Amino acid sequence: MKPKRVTSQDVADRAGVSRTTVSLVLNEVQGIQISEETRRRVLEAAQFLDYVPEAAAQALASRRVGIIGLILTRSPRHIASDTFLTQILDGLVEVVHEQGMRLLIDILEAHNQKETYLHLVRSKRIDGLILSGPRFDDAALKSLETDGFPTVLMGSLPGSGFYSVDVDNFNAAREAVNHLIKLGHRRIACITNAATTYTAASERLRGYRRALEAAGLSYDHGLVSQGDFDPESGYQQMKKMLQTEYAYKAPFTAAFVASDVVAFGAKAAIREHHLKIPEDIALVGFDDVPFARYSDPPLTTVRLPAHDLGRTTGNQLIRIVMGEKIDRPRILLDTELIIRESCGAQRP
Amino acid sequence: MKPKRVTSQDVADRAGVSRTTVSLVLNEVQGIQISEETRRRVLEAAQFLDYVPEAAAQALASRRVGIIGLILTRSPRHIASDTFLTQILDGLVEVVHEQGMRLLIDILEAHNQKETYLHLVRSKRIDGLILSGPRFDDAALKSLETDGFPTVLMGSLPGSGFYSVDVDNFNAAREAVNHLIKLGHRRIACITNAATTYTAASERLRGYRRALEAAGLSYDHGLVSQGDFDPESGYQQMKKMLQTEYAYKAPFTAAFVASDVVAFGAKAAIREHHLKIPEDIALVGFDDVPFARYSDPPLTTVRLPAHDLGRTTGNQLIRIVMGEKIDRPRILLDTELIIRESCGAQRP
DNA sequence: TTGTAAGCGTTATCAC
DNA sequence: GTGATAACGCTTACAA
Repeated sequence: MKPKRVTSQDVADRAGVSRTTVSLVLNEVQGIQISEETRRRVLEAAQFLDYVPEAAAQALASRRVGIIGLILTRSPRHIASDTFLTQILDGLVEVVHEQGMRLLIDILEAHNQKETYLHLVRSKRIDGLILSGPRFDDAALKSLETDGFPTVLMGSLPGSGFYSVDVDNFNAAREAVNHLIKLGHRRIACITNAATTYTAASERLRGYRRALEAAGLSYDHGLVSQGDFDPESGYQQMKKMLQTEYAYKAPFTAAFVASDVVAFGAKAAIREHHLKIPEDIALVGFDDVPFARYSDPPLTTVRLPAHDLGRTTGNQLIRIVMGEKIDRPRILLDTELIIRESCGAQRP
Repeated sequence: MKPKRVTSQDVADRAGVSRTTVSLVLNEVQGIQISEETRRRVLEAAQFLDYVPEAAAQALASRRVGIIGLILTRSPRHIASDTFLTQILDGLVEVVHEQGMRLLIDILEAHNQKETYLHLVRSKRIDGLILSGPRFDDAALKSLETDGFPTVLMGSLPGSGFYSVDVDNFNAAREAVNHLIKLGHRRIACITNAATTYTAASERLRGYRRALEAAGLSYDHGLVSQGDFDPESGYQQMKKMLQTEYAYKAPFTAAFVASDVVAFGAKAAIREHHLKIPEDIALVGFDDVPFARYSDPPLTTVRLPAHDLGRTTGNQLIRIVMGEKIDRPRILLDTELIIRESCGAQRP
């Protein structure tokens, strides 16, 4: 009834060789000479029998499972980052496949601490680990570092000694704000994408400040407020700034919102105040989410290299797993300023 | 130097029992009696040594790997569905964790046919499989069916005998259009979310027709056009209908766009024609993407139970893997009509 | 160049 | 109740 599993022994028998030879041929082991004739016979037998090695046995014997793990921190507020998950996964799976490996994905939940990523490591379920998101359990992280387990951070964790790949949030924000300055704006509001405990948020804010500084513009606390991932936060913060700063002090003529999604909410507030974009307020976002270019007016924003982020992170990890020498332990990926119509033209 | 791996033998030694006993205790094997004293000693030893069983060895011996696979079809046009991937994953990982299992994710690329999901199955890397997306290689599918490999489709593949979990697109669309009809609309345009070769698209269109039918309204070909996942397609199709139907025949007073993202483009076209939503044209979308409620005006739409889709699919698969009896082989999940402001009030 | 044999760390089958 | 002992299917020194 149950068709018995085809093993390497079956292939060996059919090819008239030993299992060793089968293994050597199929794994294309280097530095060993096998006659063309033997190789051909093995390959033929394997193909004929439709032989597929069993992963578990392979893993047990070779001490490598051919799987890398991607750990996501789960936070309902992280809606913004959702937008890129598919693209990131896509890039990641691409490089993983290039190496004949697979991707295991896991989501870390707050109430699920016992099932941490450490278990994946200890049970040898994965050869390497990609940690995405800024917050991790310290003890577990430390143990990873001590063990020297192949790990790459997607994002940044200042002060840690981990390999990491991140987007250059600082320069991206600086460039975006610079764009506004070059257009003639002098008072530029800023809404962050999230609390500045998130490194991405603090880096973007730093870029905003640096751009102002470089242009000799003063930094005004009243012009800066904190978004929180979703449109609602953008709406509230912009409304507040319009009611206070805009109405009673010198009005700002531009705003840098460090997240398209948050910017979408800010826009609603601007609309509500009967102000026009870009005539009254120029707006620049961050992320370049899919609908950014279809909003009214099309949103000038910073494009994130999501796909590349996946590829680069995966590549880096695989090289570490392979024991290769890593030249750049921390990589920052470039972004691109996408100029559309929400900033209008040069101001008088 | 290298701290030797802790094996079950170490635990057995420390507890003064055999490996067999360790295995029995740790796996909580039923139908066997083990003295409380022994159990306690084993547990204590395991905890003391920080013992974690090696997955590969476990898999090899027990014939179960504790991993289920999720296969995504990759299509750049599938931007719309991206929106839900995180939520789906979230639900899926939740149930998978509840069973102490893990999730392996893979993306099927057109040019990567040799690395199909069949390999995952043949190499016994996964215990069960979730196939998401409508298009799969026939031969491979057939072989899955013949082998009786635990498989659940996320979505529908009419005519196949697979277990499946899907959203009730037909009734959702029907309800949405019904809402417009109850508001007094008689001429209602429709833009599909994609080509009707996609089952979701054809089901939604079917719902639209049925609602019309039930209300005694005639189906007008000129009022129906085909979207293609992105805002641009919505923009083009709506523009076309406004130029032809709207201008030269009886204008339609409402539109059902079977995708929020496509609806976003349609809105731009309506705006361009100096028409107002909802005064001139009432609009209802589909999906309830995050920004739907922050658009201007907030979009009435159909909410998809993404998280639940993940949970239900995962649950179904795990039950199959466990060998349980499945009561409902094909599950349709309910949706919810979210009424906001893009449809206005009852018409005269 | 190819074969022999010893693991890899569990689980499962029987005796005791 | 508990413990030897044999799979599980593959890789890899080492031997021939």
